Amino acid sequence: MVLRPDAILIAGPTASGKSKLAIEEALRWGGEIVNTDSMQIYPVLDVLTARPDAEDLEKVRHHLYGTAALDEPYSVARWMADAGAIAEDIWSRDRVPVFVGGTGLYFKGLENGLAATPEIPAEIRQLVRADLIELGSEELHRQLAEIDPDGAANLRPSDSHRIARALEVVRGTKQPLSHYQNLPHSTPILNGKSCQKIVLMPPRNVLHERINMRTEWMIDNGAIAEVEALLRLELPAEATVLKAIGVRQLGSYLHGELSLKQATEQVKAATRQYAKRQSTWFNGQFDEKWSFRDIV
RNA sequence: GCCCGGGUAGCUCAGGGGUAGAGCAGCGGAUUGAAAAUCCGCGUGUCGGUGGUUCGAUUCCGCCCCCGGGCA
Repeated sequence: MVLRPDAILIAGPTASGKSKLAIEEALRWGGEIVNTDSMQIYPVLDVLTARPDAEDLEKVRHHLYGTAALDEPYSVARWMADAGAIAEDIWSRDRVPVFVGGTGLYFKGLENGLAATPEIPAEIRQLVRADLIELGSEELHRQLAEIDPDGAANLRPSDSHRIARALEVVRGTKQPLSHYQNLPHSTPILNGKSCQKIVLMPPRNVLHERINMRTEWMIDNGAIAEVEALLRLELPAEATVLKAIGVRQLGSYLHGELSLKQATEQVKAATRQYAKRQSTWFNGQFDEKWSFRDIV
């Protein structure tokens, strides 16, 4: 007799078959699916981000798919707030949240909580990012070294995103980022809960084949129109949704800079590279409580 | 059949008498509020085949095979 877990976590690289397993587990335990993916949180790119289709949505209740605003900065912190509230609601109805997705950082927040860093004023964030574009990461690294030498020493001058983050924290709070990271974390959503944790890790060659086929399928089933619609919105350049794999490549196709064949191959390659980074995260960051499955 | 051009890494190609290199792909790694982001590391090779010249041939020469293009 297997006891019902309080929560189920399903991770894995893109195209590893997570969604299918999630629906099976949700149906088995009376569960509801909670998106744990940083791109499926946005609307518009339903096909390109491999969101669950209408058939899936009918079988099981899904949360946090396509719910974020396209032009508002989303983040791990916001996801944790959203996912935490949804999990509480699911538990209050005596059901089981099934967290499914490919964003390692979100799983990390889910399991371990997050450093209690104060909210950084939007103006400071914007300024730092504008500086990054104008001055480059090496100059920001120099600026960081003056006010947060330890933080700068731990970052390469080329690591633009982390430098920007470290700078905005020390400018916005007068404390280095490490100060907050050394403080106790927020209470994890899953604190004290029994969890079943599964990582799907198909062999790399199988995964690549699935990625290639799925990319073709996406392009034959509306991905181009989605990108066209997204670009027509003329979002600010820093909007995160524009970073979704396929937007840049299919945008180049739409602008006549790439043939469809070239764009398709580039989307496939970018997706394979992403799957590799995800695999590295799961292999390196997940502990022994996760059950790795190499067969789907 | 003849005449050119070409056969070098998975792909596109550079090189050149002392066993080879670039981009892309690929492989490995990091990851604390943009994370599908950002960053770091690694050439993985019968240089088409076979004879010859040479101390030494992927490089020069002969023959053969294959792929383009041209002339018939």
